[in-house]
Amino acid sequence: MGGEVLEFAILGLLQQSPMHGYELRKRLAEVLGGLRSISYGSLYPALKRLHAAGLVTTDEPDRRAPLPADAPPLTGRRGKVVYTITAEGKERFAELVSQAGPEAYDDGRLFGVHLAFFRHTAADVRLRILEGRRRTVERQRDGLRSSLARTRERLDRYTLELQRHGLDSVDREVRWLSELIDSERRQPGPGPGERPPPGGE
Amino acid sequence: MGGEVLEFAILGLLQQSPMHGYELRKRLAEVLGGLRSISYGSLYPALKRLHAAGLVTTDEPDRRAPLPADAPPLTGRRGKVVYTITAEGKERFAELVSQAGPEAYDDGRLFGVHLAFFRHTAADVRLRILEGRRRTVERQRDGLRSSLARTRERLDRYTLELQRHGLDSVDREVRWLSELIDSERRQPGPGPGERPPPGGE
DNA sequence: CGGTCGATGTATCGGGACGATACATCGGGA
DNA sequence: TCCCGATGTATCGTCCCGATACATCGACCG
Repeated sequence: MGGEVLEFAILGLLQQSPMHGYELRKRLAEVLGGLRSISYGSLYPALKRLHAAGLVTTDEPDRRAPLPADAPPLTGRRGKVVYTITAEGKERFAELVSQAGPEAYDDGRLFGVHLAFFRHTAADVRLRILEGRRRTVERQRDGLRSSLARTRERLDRYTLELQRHGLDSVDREVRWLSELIDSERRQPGPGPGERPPPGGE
Repeated sequence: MGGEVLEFAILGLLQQSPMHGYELRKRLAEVLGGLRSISYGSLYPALKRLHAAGLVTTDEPDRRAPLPADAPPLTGRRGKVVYTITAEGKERFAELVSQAGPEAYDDGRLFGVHLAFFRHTAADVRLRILEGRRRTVERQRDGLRSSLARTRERLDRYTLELQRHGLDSVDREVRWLSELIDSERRQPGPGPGERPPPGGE
């Protein structure tokens, strides 16, 4: 069940408007946090899975023409394919967006997608996800801290620096989450269905 | 050519002393930065590749010999496989450790392994890797920054926060690298061959 | 003495991700 | 006109990971 991250993100983007793969990929890069852009080798298979599962449809009905063995150069038209979310897709997305347990925040990438689509998430679920994520990351930080304490004598300065930097990053993440939580408590964002994106498309 | 990270790290650890897989995995987790522990589903295939390439050997030559019941089954030894680096393995490791170009620092994971084995790296190569890494990360930061500036109006507060946090992390990494560089320039660590690990086993 | 529990330990499998690569169209500037 | 860079779809080989299975061992407990 590993590969839900990409599917989730795709459904979220298609929720906003139909798109073709190329644009999907660019938007994905924004949504997934700026670094880590998704490769086409992941994207197209994911779209294929979603299509097979009936969660998205494409225009372009019959591209798989039965080409003969000694076919002509096949310089046939390879057109744009626009993907649109289906009713089942929206259903599935609503289901994913309403998850508030560990499956929503234990995996950092999955948490990132949840965060990216918080606009579609109920305010109380948002808070539970943020707090759950903070607990998870705090546990990571503690593990890292004690591991660093244990190995402090055994490792050379460079490895130690690497660990220290990692610990610092995790620590910063906890603080970042705390700020998000505070801000969310002070003034919850608009709930699902109350407001589309600020500027519009 | 993707999977050199793991091979590199394994060779580096086996350089210090022979080990079996289980311990290799624990050490790998330290070396790879604390988070991101390597799974056995990656480790054993990697060891198999290294073995096939002649870079490591195993004791335990014929484990698949049908033990007769009368043979006293050397208690405690049954099943463990100790991996030892070969001469070719050491050669390959020396080759990897002396790389100072983009292949050493463009990929963050590969850079991490280089850093973890800086003990075996010449002082000038160390500096070049650190500076190269800093340039790479600075470029990432700038890309992220301008992307954030471009999308500031279009995205909702949560996605923006995610991007801001990511940018902050990258920015911190640049500063961390700068500190490493300064420290390295002030007082270079011992060069290769000058010093084994500080505490020993 | 037996039981079982957690640490140690080796190994594989299915499925997903990724980098590389190929193929294809199109607007615009030299 | 011609090529170049952006847009665009798609696959292949290789690797990685989570899950799983299996096995041995020392220790603690009844």
